Amino acid sequence: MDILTLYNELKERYGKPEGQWTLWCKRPKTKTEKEQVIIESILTQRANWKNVCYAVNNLKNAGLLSLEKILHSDDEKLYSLIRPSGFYRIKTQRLKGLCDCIITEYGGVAKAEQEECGAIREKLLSLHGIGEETADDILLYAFEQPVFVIDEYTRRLVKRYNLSDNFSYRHLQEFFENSLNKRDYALYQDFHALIVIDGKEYKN
DNA sequence: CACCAGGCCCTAT
DNA sequence: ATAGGGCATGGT
Repeated sequence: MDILTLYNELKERYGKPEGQWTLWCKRPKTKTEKEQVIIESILTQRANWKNVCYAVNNLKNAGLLSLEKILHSDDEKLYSLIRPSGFYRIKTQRLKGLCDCIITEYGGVAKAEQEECGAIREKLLSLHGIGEETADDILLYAFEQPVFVIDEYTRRLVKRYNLSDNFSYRHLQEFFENSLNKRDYALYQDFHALIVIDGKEYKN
């Protein structure tokens, strides 16, 4: 099964990714939208998307859906707002660490996204609570870099179609990137979204 | 009521 | 190297 053919079949079946994906797959994004995606990339870790929406709406209603605002908010305040997304204490620390990195070290999203992709990735991975999937979510959906995101749904899809017998993150990422146009970040965004949508659907 | 959701880190083998 | 437990909530 050719990877591009697989993409086209998913695209044929599900069309343009909607719901939670309309923002993540929107192109181009404003600064505010990019910041929301970054915040959501942490909140969505091991969480149901509906719960993430509650947390995001709480932040929005409190006027804190911004990296700068979060960085300067009290922990207790953030605890109460993001509680619905689960793991709220640890996620508050992760969010603040990430905001601190982007605001303090890079001087904001606009500056950060101009850095060399591999260098930012290493930087993100060095932060506590940011692993490969979250780092790549940020690179692909907020910084619009052509980095293919691998997650549990991607692994299940690979297994289902017998595309590979090596399930390490690095191997699968290279596998997808080498099978697709390396400049086409828009394709990467839509493809990952479709894999997740299909994964939820497929799971009888 | 039990099990699950787009992770990640730490610890003990 | 790798399995297992902790982090916590709301949905189904």
